[in-house]
Amino acid sequence: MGADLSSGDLARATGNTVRTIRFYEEEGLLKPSVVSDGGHRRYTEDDLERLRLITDLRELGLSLCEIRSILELRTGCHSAAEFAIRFQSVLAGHLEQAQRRLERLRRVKRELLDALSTIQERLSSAGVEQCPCAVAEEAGAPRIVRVLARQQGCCGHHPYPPVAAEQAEHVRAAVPPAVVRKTSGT
Amino acid sequence: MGADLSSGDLARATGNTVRTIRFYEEEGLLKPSVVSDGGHRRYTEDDLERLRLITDLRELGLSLCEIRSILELRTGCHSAAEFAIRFQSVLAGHLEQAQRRLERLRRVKRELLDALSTIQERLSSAGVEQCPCAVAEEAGAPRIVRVLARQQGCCGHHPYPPVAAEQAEHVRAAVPPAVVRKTSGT
DNA sequence: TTGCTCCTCACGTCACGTGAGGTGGC
DNA sequence: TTGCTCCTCACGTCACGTGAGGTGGC
Repeated sequence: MGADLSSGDLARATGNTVRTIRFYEEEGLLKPSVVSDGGHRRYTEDDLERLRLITDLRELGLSLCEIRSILELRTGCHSAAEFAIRFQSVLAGHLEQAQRRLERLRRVKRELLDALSTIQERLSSAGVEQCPCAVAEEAGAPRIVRVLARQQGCCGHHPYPPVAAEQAEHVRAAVPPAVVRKTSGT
Repeated sequence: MGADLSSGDLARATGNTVRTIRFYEEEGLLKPSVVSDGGHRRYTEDDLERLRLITDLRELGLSLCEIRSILELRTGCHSAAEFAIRFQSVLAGHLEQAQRRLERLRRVKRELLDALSTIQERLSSAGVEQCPCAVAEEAGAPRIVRVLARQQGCCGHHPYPPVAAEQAEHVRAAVPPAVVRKTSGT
């Protein structure tokens, strides 16, 4: 297999930096197949595939140490069965962790979507001139809206003066179109 | 509102450490509502909700700097409309990023599931005594299996001796039951 | 009063980022 | 030959972890 990929090629193909690739090399995760006399590294397609795997496992939340132990799963295995069993016991744990992360991400994403549509609806209805606190006080306001909108010593104590209807109209016109729709796909 | 929660309470409720909470305080993200003469911090339910939000946004991949700017979205806003517009423009970007992360996580999770079921099927069929390389050579082997199973200078060059059928049977019996099924839900 | 929790430094760590200053290779 | 990429130090950064040694509070 030809080792015709540079570290820059690997970086571009995986969304990493050259520095990251060098760091993975220092950590013993990825070794160039060839190093020229001038010190330039050359990689094969297999090396690229290995880096892609490392990158994906990082995205999954694994530490470089955990990734290293996965990459070294095979060493010391004398049969396909032994390898298969090791593979299973290690990967199953990480899969459960991935599942929890996925659920949490989905929950947060849903909350943000709800918050965006609440806010968007708020903009197209009355009461635009009110203090931001008003948004938090509404029934069913998503958590993030509540946390962000309320502020100590505001509203009731030191209310901001309502803006002119003119200004409110200007501000309403500046709303970007259907942000919520755009990102509502799962 | 009673400030009757300790930093330990917040830590337990959110899965953070006390150190992390103190760090967020240093960074200006979360302030205790009350500090006793002895220096012990007390938090309200609102503080807890704020910390939960911070924790979720961290999970979403935002830096503390980005989270700070979200938490400070309201300051300087003079109306509900102004707040709503700021909220939208900032959150929409992060939502798109969350979407990309979700898609990637789903893809990696799917690959791991495929790999596990491939490996499991492999164990319950023939050829258990083969070299681990054999698993990688099969058509349709998932990428992670290919990357992990192949090894330089093995198989064909320096094949491991096949294990005895007896040992293979022992190893086959040790397979944990239906790992793949357990995690196959979305 | 005992023990658990909390406190304050302060140094360590993980996974890179960011220059400075120099060289390789199509 | 020019310019882009790559190289090697080496210090910086982000988000905490981890003790050491001491005190608060039900």
